Amino acid sequence: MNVDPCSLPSPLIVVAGPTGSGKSHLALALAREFDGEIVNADSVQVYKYFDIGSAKLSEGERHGIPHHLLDVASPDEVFTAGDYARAARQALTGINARAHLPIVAGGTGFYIRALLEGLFEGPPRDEALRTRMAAREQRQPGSLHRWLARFDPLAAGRIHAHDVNKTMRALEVLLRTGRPVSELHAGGRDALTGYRRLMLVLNPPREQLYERIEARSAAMFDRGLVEETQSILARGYARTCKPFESLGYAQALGVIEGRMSREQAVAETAMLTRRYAKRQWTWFRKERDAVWLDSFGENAVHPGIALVRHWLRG
RNA sequence: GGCCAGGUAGCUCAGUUGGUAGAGCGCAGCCCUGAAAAGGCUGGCGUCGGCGGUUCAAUUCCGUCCCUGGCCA
Repeated sequence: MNVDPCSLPSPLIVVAGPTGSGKSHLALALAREFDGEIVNADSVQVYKYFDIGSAKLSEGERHGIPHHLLDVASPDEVFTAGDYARAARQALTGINARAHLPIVAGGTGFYIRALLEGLFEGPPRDEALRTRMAAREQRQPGSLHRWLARFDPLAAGRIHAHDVNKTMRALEVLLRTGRPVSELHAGGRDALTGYRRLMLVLNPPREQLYERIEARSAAMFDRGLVEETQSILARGYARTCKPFESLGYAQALGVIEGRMSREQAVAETAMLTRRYAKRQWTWFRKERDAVWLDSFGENAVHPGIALVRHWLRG
């Protein structure tokens, strides 16, 4: 039996974990050790100009390691998980061609899943359609979910009536394809093939992570988060642009618009970041074959390298 | 020292004409198939400040003590 060497799965490393756990640090150390390239998996770092609040590594901090999927979206576009999966897979192909080790690093679990497990074959977002649906929901709260229940009771049963975002997506699929999402979901996902992967999840002690989040929130404002937000607005991007909804930026807008003091903004950012970290934990806990490292990325470098070395051989 | 107002969930406060109590926020857990740092769901026995008393029964009434704030000395 001959095995075509070209069809052997290529190694792929994933570094995940809650915000502030030191994913970038670990990923960078692994990249330097194993001749790797980093593929960002953070839903805010994909946006241009959103640097301070997303804790994006500066050019210098990247130490010459190639980083993919940073600054690939304009603030006024809605970058989706589907966009991410496509772009990231393309990056993976390039890295492979260079015979480097791809290291996917970031805290957006949904992006990582879209990349590795894939999404169902469905239509992309339809902004115009969504605007119309939102107007309808506004006029008659609950009407979208009732509508969905009529044409796709299965999906309606899985989506809570209050969850307008997911209800809208289900309807969008229904209207664009004429088929219920529940049916399309049954068709499976377009999982990534040709790779074997090792997923590392950083899991520092909660108390310590919370302390770090506290400090980081204050540090972001000290390092000019409000000014950065101001400068993005000055470029002509509306305050309604999607990335302005993210942690820190929403609060910076609050300061700019006089709705809250800087102290309130820092406190609120820290609180919401804490809750975000909890949701990330919840998400990653479900990644069944992930290897958990119970420390910050900075302290996980040696065990991480040892682990990856061992895994690459096996 | 005297008078007044308070001391109820981690915080801010409701409430019980006496039958051991709740709301917001926080906090915790969870869900997720193109907005995902989004969106959504679930969870509250806490010496009702301490100690006595009245009562079948007190967090609720009475006494006393402690603490906080204000006013007067």
